[in-house]
Amino acid sequence: MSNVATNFTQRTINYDQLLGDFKVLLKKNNLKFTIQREVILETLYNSDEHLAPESLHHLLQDKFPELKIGIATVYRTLSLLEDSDMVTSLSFGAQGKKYELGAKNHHDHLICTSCGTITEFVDEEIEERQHNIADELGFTMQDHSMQIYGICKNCK
Amino acid sequence: MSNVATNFTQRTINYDQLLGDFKVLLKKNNLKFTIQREVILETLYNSDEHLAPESLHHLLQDKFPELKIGIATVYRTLSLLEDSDMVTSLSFGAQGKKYELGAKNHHDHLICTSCGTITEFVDEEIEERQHNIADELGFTMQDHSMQIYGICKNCK
DNA sequence: ATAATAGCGATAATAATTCTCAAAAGAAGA
DNA sequence: TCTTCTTTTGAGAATTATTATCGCTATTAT
Ligand SMILES: [Mn+2]
Ligand SMILES: [Mn+2]
Ligand SMILES: [Zn+2]
Ligand SMILES: [Zn+2]
Repeated sequence: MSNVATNFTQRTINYDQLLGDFKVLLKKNNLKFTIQREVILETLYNSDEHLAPESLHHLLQDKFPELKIGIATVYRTLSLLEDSDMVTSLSFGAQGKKYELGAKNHHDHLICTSCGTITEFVDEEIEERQHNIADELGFTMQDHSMQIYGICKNCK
Repeated sequence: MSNVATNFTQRTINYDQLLGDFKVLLKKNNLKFTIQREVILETLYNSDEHLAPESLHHLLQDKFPELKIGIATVYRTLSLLEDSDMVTSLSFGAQGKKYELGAKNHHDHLICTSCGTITEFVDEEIEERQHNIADELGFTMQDHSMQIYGICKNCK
C-alpha cells in the first residue's frame, strides 16, 4: 500500500459555494461583480488544466465570443484571484507560468519533460517534513511548492 | 540532532577543476574558450548569491569594465552553462528567474517573502521520498525542485 | 602566420506583462 | 426606474525580459 495519493482534479467545493465566496470577497473590498470576472472564475472551475494566461484567454474567446474579453482583463483577474488566494500560480521550468484554481486540496506536481503531461500528487510524509524543516530553521512557513521533472510512463 | 543540513555555499570542486571541466566541454562541442566565458564562470564561482542575468551583468561590468560584456553574451553563456548542467536556474515566485553554479551539492531553498533572503538546505528524508514517489508513479525522475516560502527569523 | 569558423557587442525583434485612458457597466440610493 | 458615483473594461501603448540578426573580431588548427 502506497502513501502517494494522486488525482486531485476534483474540487473541494461546488461552484455555487465558490461563486458565493467570490462575491463576498469582492464586496468586502468594494470591487464590482462583473460578467468578466464571473466567466473567468467559471472557466477556471470547469477546467482540469493548469492554464497559462494566454490559453485561458483563448478558452474565453471560444466559449464567450460575445464578451470580447481582453487579455488585460485576464491578467488583472488572475492577479486578483491569486492575491485573494483563490488561484495558485505555478512556474514549470520551460513551460512558463500557469494558474490553477485553489479550490482543490494542496498538491505537488510531476511534469513530463517529454510530453508536458502534469500529474498531481500529495505525500503526507513530505508535507510533514516541510513543516519540520521550516520550524527547525526558525521560519514561519506560508507556502511551499515542489516539482518533480522526468519522463512519464507513456513516453518511455 | 536534526537531520536538516544547511549552508551549501561551499563549492564541491575548486575553480581550476571547474575551469578544466569547462574547457573540456567546450572542446568536445567545438566551442571556443573566450575571455567572456571565462569571467562569467569565475564570477559565478565567486558569488554566493543566486543571480538574475541582469545582476550578473552588473557584476561583470563592475569587475571587468574593459571587456564591455554585452547582456546578450550573459544570456547566451548562462544558457550554455545550463544546457551543460554546470548551472541551475531557479524560479522564485515574484523574484523571477535566477541562476546558481551547479558546483554545489544538490539542495532546496527557503525563501523569505519579506526580505528575500534565501536559505539553502537539504533533507535526506525528502530526497528519498521524491525518488519513491517517481518510481511508484512509473516516472523516470530527471530532476526535482522544492521551495518553502515564509518569514525568516530576522523578519519576525 | 593564415585560414576557417565561432563568438562578440550593438541593437532590432519578439514575447510576456503592465499601464493608460476614454467609454461602459455596476452599485447604491432617491 | 432614474441618477449619480465609482469601478472596470478593451484597445492599444509602454515596459520588461529574452532572443535573433549581423558585421566585425577573436580563437583555433594547421
Ligand atoms: Mn495542480
Ligand atoms: Mn541554492
Ligand atoms: Zn510524457
Ligand atoms: Zn526575512
